Amino acid sequence: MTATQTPAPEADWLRLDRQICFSLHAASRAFNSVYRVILKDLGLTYPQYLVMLVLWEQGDLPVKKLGEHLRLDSGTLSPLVKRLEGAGLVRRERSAHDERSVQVRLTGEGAALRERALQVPRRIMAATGFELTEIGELRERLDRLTAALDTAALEEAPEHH
Amino acid sequence: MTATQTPAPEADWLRLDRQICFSLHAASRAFNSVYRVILKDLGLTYPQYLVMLVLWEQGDLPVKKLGEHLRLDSGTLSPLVKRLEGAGLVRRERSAHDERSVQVRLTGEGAALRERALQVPRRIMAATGFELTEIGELRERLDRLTAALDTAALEEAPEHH
DNA sequence: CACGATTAAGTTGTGCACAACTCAATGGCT
DNA sequence: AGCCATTGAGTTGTGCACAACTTAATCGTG
Repeated sequence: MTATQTPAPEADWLRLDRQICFSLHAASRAFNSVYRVILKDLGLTYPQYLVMLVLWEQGDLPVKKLGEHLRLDSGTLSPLVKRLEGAGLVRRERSAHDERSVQVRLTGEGAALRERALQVPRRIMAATGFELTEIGELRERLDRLTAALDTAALEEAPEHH
Repeated sequence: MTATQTPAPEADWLRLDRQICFSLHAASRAFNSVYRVILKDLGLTYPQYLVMLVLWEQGDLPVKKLGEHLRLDSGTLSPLVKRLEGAGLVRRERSAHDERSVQVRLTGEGAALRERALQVPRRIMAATGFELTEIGELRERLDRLTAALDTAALEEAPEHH
């Protein structure tokens, strides 16, 4: 192309980029898809399951805290939590001492669902066919990637604080 | 952790599941977010960029083939390609010898955009801070994961053709 | 106390993913 | 040829992600 000799160095990078983009994108969707099937029994979507996992682990939380745990903003969480409320799994109550804040509380039904959810991880593990250690390594890499991307995102968008 | 006595084995699995789910989910979104910023210059979304990468690499393709490369169905691709057409990057033409099929063709503008896209991968690499080899390893694991999940998905949904 | 800035939640609008569906073109089979 | 199953694209409806915005409560500082 434009280069002197070099066959097409930048073009190779594009090709590589396609492969990386695609791998992560596809893995995310494949994971999502397996969860979708398994979670259908519980009547939950994958993001709803994530919210429930946090609530089961941390107890009742305001929407803000939920968002911090999941890195999601109110634009995503508000309608999602509303659907969970519609399903009878949580209630939403404005906090007494701060009327801006809304507490998300597990209902009895929501808490009980945890028992049925206990079987989910085993089924997912079986679906991946991965060993525990391998999953751990993958997770470590992904977390490092996310951390790196997060700092990079801040630098790209020059709105410093 | 869950040694000989195993205090609450299933609950630990739930906790682990939350970590894995979350890692992949978060990594995918973080990646998406960095691409969003970088691709804004090109006027492309992340999935639109994936489509363009395939077209630049493979040349004009029918929607069906595009979908096979990207594992996306017409429900996702039809409106996406229509938006690319609206942006003047591709044209859609019904195939002459099979009126069902629609060829997606790069316009001059669409082909030209590739030149500007050549800088994207370098910026992404810089954002991740990963070495090439490390990215390769990550990609290998993700692809294996996706493959395992895909077969598992078929077994879960017992619709054997 | 007052007033401007900040904060939490929610709303609106756009785009993606996917299931379930429609519709027209094609191909196979008798 | 005639009929029907299959195929490719598109549509509809639901839910998620996120940017940009609104609204109301709270906080900080003079």
